[in-house]
Amino acid sequence: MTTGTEKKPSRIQLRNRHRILDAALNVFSQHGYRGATLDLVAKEAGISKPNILYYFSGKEEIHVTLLNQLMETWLDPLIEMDASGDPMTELLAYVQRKLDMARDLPRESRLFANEILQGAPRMGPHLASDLKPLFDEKCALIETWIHEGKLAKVDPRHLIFSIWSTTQHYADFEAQIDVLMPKRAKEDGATDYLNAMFTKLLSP
Amino acid sequence: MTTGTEKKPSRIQLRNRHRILDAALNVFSQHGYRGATLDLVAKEAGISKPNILYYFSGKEEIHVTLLNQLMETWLDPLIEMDASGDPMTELLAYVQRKLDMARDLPRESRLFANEILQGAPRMGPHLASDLKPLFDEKCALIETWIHEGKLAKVDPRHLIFSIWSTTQHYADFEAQIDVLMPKRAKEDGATDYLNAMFTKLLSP
DNA sequence: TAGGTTTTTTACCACTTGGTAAATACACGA
DNA sequence: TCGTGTATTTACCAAGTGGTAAAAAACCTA
Repeated sequence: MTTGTEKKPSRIQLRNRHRILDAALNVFSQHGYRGATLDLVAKEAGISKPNILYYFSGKEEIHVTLLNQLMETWLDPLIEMDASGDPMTELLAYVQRKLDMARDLPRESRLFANEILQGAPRMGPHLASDLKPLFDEKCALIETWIHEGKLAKVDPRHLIFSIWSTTQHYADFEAQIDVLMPKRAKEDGATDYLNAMFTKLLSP
Repeated sequence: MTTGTEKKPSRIQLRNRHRILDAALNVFSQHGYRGATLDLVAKEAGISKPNILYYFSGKEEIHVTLLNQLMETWLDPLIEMDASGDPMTELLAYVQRKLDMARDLPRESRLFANEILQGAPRMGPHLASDLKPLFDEKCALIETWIHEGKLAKVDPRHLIFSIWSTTQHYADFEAQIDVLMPKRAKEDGATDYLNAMFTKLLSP
């Protein structure tokens, strides 16, 4: 028995929902939930406000939809960290994936940052139900690697925090970095620096 | 010739301005500029909205006042990093000061994060005029230390970014950390971890 | 191309928001 | 305790906010 209540959406629906979510991502990631307005989303999407409310039941639903989509994308790089691989390689690859995400999906990173900054009012449950188990699992994995002498002794939890913070920083604090650093040095410099940093840190 | 245009503020003025700014810090740091409302500030401060506008000319002025105060506090730890001290000691002490600030002034950290996340619309000039020169000066200092063989070869700019991101993370992403980690392990664990991390990274 | 269906627009509405004017209450030195 | 400047409240407003109802337009298939 499939969940056949909804018929498949038309091409127009697909296109417009996509446009709206893309515009909403811009607005929500820049202003946070409270600071975002449907009028701003409407203008950015090139779709009238009532028309937006034809596709989504309200501001909240748009935000929640974005957050749900984000959660998958967000967990993915950590999920891929494989227990059967070489520990150092796996961890450095994880850092690289996170850094790639900060470069390719800065709006998503800021949307997440905004939500957490505001106390995770809408994503708290998701964090507890989805992220927490994954986090614990990967912490245990790293712990194992350490016990096997494959990695230096570090607290896996703080290790992961430092990976998150250093990589996401390039997306979330881009406005500050742009002031302090010529654009060119940004991209490559970060990769080399973080690679060296975590290699040193994790070498047993 | 002193700037004698303003007479010294009364006790009531001092007290109320302080109350308002404290409440505003709560509200702005949680919701960002657009998401914050004077009504929220008023309720939190226990002062009516028109009365708040008796002390400040408007929402913008309150926010700017907070940002200006913040800038001093924010630059301070970096200013204190002394060229005449031992490089490793100085840098680790800097990390510690930043970590202390994340613990003691999480609202300020979030206010700053919010402003940068939104593209630094109000603090951009401040960053360029105040932070940038200080940043360049300290980068040069670290460069010197490296050339003297006192520190490992790292890009000073990315080093500072990684210090900022790892320390501020504990304030800005507190909501996430609270989900992932029992409160107890948070405080001490971070200090030990970051100390070990930057010691390894910077040892020549 | 006629018909119903989907999509979009127009015209609203109640509530919130930043801000103001003026009247009122308060503090405090002479 | 009186008067004067200070502080606070009351009563507003215009603009912006999330959201709705219903008509109009565009779309699509028979």
